[in-house]
Formats: sequence, C-alpha cells, structure tokens
Amino acid sequence: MTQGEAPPRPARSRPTMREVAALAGVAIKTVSRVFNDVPTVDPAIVARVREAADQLGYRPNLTASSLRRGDGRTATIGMLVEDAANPFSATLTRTVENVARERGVLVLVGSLDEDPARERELARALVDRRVDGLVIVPAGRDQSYLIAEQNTGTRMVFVDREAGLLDADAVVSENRQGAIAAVNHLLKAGHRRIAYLGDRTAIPTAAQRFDGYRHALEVAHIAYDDEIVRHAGSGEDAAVAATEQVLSLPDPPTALFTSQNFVTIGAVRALHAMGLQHTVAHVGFDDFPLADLLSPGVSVIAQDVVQVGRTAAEMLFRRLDGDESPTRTVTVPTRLIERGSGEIPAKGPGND
Amino acid sequence: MTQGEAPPRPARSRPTMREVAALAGVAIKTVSRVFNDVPTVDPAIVARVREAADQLGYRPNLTASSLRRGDGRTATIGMLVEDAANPFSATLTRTVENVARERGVLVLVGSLDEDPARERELARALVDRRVDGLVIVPAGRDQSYLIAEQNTGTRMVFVDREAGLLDADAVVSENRQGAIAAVNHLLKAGHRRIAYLGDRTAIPTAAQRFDGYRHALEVAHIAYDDEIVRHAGSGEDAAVAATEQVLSLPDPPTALFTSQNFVTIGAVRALHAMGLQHTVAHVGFDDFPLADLLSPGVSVIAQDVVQVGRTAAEMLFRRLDGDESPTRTVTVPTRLIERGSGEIPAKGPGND
DNA sequence: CGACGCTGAGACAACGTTGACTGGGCGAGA
DNA sequence: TCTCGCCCAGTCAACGTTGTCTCAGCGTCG
Repeated sequence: MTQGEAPPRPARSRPTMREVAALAGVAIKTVSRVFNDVPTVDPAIVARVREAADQLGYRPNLTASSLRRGDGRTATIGMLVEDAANPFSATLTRTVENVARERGVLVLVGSLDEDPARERELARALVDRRVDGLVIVPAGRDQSYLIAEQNTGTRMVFVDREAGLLDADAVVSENRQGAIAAVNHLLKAGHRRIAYLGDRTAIPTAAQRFDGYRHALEVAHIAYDDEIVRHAGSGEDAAVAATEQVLSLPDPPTALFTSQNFVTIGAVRALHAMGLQHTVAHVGFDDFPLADLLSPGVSVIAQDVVQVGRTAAEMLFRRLDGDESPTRTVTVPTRLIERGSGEIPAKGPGND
Repeated sequence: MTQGEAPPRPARSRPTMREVAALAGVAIKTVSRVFNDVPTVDPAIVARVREAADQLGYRPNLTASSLRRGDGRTATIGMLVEDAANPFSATLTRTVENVARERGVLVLVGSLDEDPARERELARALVDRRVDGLVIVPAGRDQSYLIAEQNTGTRMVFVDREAGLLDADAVVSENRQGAIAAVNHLLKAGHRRIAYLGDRTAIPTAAQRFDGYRHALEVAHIAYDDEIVRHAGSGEDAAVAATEQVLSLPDPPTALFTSQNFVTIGAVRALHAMGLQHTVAHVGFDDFPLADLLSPGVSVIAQDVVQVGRTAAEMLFRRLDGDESPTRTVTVPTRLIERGSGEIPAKGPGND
C-alpha cells in the first residue's frame, strides 16, 4: 500500500458546448454541428471549435443529446444473463459486445442468478436508463411485464430460453435434439442403464434436455427408471452428491448423461473421487474449458455459444434498424464432441 | 425456427410525467415528488399518481433526471477489462456488479483486448455517457488522457495494474512476491533449473512476475539462463510451442514457472502431449477452474480475484461518497495452492 | 378576531443538447 | 445594377426532469 500525492480535486464542473462556443466565438449550435460532423460548416470554424474543445477538455454529453434527439437513442443496450462470471454468460456477453461495438453501442450487464424478481427489477432499471434494446437470458417464465416496454419501442431478444407470455424474438440451442444425440451416443456404446443428472426442471432448457433423454430411451425401448434420474439444481456440490448416490445404488448405471455445465463438472469430480472415471461412461451437455485435458477427456454436446450470441445481437440490431417482420425463434445446432468419456463401452473386456 | 404472430408495433412513444400528471389531475412537479418519495405529498394524491402511472405504463427517464439533477449522477459506472469472456475479467465484472447492485448502480462493460487505442476510445465512450465512475484494467501504460476527466469529477480505480502518468487509486495483486513464492516452492523441491514462461513483458504484471522469478533465482545463487526463458504472449498456442521448445533443449529444465493463466494452460497441454506431466514440476500464476481435476493437479499461485474486485468497487464508491483522501494502491496477497504438479521432486527415485 | 407561521402543491426556469426556423451575405442571372 | 436564391451560422424552443420560489389554505396563538 503506497501513498499518493496531493489531492487536487477542484471538482471543476465539466465544460459544456456553451463554454466551447464562447471560447471559439461561435454559437452553441455551431459547436453542435461540428461535433455531429455536419458538412456545411466552414473548415476554419471547425478547426477553431475543435481547438477550443480540446483546450477545455470538452466531451459531448450523450445523455443530454439522446434526450433532445429525435430518435431518443442512447447507443446503449442492456444484457441480462444468469451470472456474468460463468463461462456461458461471459462468452455470450463478449459476443454481444463485439457486435455492438461495430455500431458504437455499449453494453450494460446484469446478473440474474435465476431469480425472476431480480430479472424484473434489472429489466426496469435498464428501461429507466432508456437502453435501445435488451438481450435477455430470462430467469422467470413470465415476461409479460415487458409488453408495455415493447409497445413503447424497446426492442428485445431472448437467448437460451424463449420468452413466456410475450411475443418476442429468441435464439436457443437445440436442447432436446442435443440430449437425444447424447443418449443415442451412449446407447451405441452398448449402454442400457443410463442415468440422468440435471438442473431443476423449472428451468426450461433443463426440462427440454430431460425430455430428450426420455424420448431417446423410449425410442430404444428402455424402461424409464426414476431411481437413476436426479434433478439436483445447478450447484456443483449438489451434482457431486447426486452422482455419488446414483453410482452407489445396488444396480448402478453404466453411463451418465449430465444436462448442464456445473452438473457435468460435479459428476466428473464424483467419478474421479470414486475412481470410476474410466469405468462409467459419461456425456455432458455444454462444453467447458479443459474438458479435453482431463483423463479421460469428457465427451460433450457442445452449444455454439458464439453463434447464439452473435445471432441474438444481430437480430436485435436488425430490429433497431427498423425490421418489423414477425418475431422468430432461431435454433442453433449443437454438436457432439468425442473425447473418451462418452466412448467407454458398456462392459469392459472380460467383465460380466 | 418458428413463426410468431402479428407485428403490433404501434411504436407509441413512451409516456412522460406530463401525461401522468394530466391523467392524475396534478402538476408535473407533484408526479416528480411522488416518484422521488418526497414525504410531504398527500397519501391520496400519491395513490392517484401511482395509479395513473401504472395505467399508462410510465417509467421515469433516468437520463433526463440525471441531466437536471444537481449531482448529475447517472447511477451507472463503467468497467473496462481485458476480455469480458475470460475467467479473470468475468469474475472481476461480477464482483464489481455485486457491490454496485447494493447501491442501485448498473455496470457498463467493455473489453480492451490489450489494445491501448481501444482503451482510450472506450474510456471516452463511457465518459460521454457520464458514468459516475470507472473501474479499469488498463491496456496501455499511459493514462494521462484521463487527467481532464479526473479533474471534472469522474472517479476512477485501476485494477490489476496501476495507472501510468496519472495519480489514481489502484488495487493490484502481489505479483512479484507471488512469483518469488512460486520459484521458492520449486527450489524447495530440489529444482535448480527452472524455466520461465510468460506473457510479453510489456504487460506490467508480466514484468513484475518475471522480476520476481529473477530475484528468487538470484537469492538462491542460481545463474540466470535466458535459454529457458520465454516471453510468449498470452496466446495458448504460443505457450504450447514455447513449452515444447524449452523442454526439447539439450539441457532441459526440470521445472516450469508459468506466469499467466493461458500460458499455464498451454504448458499443461504441452506437458501432457509430451507425456512429461508427472516428470517436470510446474507452478502457474493465477488459478483456473478444474486445475485440481487434472492429473497431476496443477499447483498455482492464486490471486484473490473476488477480493481484488470488491476492494476496487468499494474504493470507487467511497470516492463517489466524497472521500478526498490521497490516492492509494492496495495490494492483495496471493496464495500458493499445492495440487501435485509443483511438488514433483527434482529427480525421480532411481533416475539419472 | 386578526396576524402569523406552516404545510403542501403549483409555476417557472434550467440541465446540455438538437430540430426548426431565421437572417445576413454573396453569387448568378436578368 | 438589381433581385432572387442559396449557403451557412445564429436564435429560439423543446426533450423530460427537478431545484427554487411562490402562493393558497389552514391552524394557532395572542
């Protein structure tokens, strides 16, 4: 901890166009024109104004500008994700930021922690700041509270999950199909007893993935057994416990399908702790960093997060550019990545 | 891809206080008072105003409010990080968001990608939106361009690296000491030939960690050998290549110190690819998820990112609350986490 | 019973900017 | 040479809100 020097905080108030105008000897409006690159201003005056502005350290006030301006645009969008710190949300945020950046638009970020009340609260906070649009990974199942905002011109795109009770654009991953692909992959390796470990079914994506799991079993004529099905919630610890329980059953599964990032990691942890990582097959939904470096590598159904984020951002900006076509839900495909854990056969050579 | 229904976009403009006032039969100022919880308003009138507001779907316009208001606060702060998608930045963002949230403040996020030009550009974009304060992980070494903003009342705290040519608060990790601890740990396991793999020394934290490495060797009376020192840049691929080169030398190191997240992961990848992960000792700077699940687990010098972020946010808000004390740099301690890779002894039993 | 103070709501201007309009000066055409 | 029109800078008001001031009404106290 080092000490700094004097505290010279004049707290001088920020210069305005008025002061720049006075120093340059022109009208305020002329300064405005210069900063808006209006071409009909005499180059000599432009130079004089810019010099005055630099000298004063003038920076235009975008909030005042957007207030007066016809379109009322703030060049800011809002982004509500589950948790800014988790890799999925972080990648999504960065992707949206990239698209926004090309248009000089900044991104306000908020984390919802799967709390619908917080979703409403933060959405309102964003609306109160008059963001031009919203990108939302919804926590709740009812977004009707946004109808009024939609009607007054706030554009919005939902990501990962569709909006409930609201007609809005959405970009989602192929959850059901992805889950089916995961289970089929395990079936192909000879497994007949495949456990499902997932998030609470209150979360739409979890419900869809669970649905895919059941469907794939049904098609394969395998009876559903809720002994080996756990909806543990998204905590890693809960997933560890659920995995250990399921694997300790008298008739344990020979394969696991985990339907969410943290659940997958929890399951991997449990498998390693029990020394079963090379015995029990495992496919997870959602890729994660270093999955390939573990031993065995963890096979996953990977979502194309970048594609999801980019699509959502592009849809939003198309709306902001005046697109009035009917709302759409775009589904982004998932992809199976084989890394070893999902290819462990049902019975080891020489085993029962 | 499903089709939505009709496109009912009246694009009706948003209701204002004026309309609420008209509907409630009161003056605009009274509506203002109601929404600012001024206690001297008749409860009956409050009810009438709130009802009118709800009926119209009125939401206060914070940009107009902050324009007129005395303090000019926007209840928004700006956060500039290296890359919103990387775990360090993401955790930092989330932590700052948490502190801001308690005060009803929202966070604008921007990624700099280690580009000083982009830093200036984004900092200006934030200032133009009149954020109340800035939290910056600087990309460049010269922040003097912010002096004007500082003088006009924009508060700022630097994170991970101190500001250059600017007197400002900062929160940094114990980079040099951490590096020394890492090297000492390897020395204790008997290693005398310890490679350094790090980011470009243009990045201050990398320079400090490198400095710690050299210092620790010097104290141990080990000659510095730049054959086993690589400043690879932060790309994972570059780190893989550098690691492979160093380990392919005629006289290869018996231990690695990697001074940054991605470099560490690249080195792990290379060690695994060469089958040396149980032979060559390795300590990385900066923790990463799943480091404990690898085999061997990767020993690291962990930064307390949450502590760093929280401290920075709290310093910023203290400034915003009027703290005028001299600027400070707070150093947050790092911590060695032993997981196996750093404890591999210099010579395997029966070797050499 | 009158004056005074207090309570609570409204009128007005202003925050920093830009849209709409105005007006002066100059060149071109008659 | 005079007029018309154009070009460019300036004046004014307004965006949605709040700080300051005013004022009506009522209760209280002498």
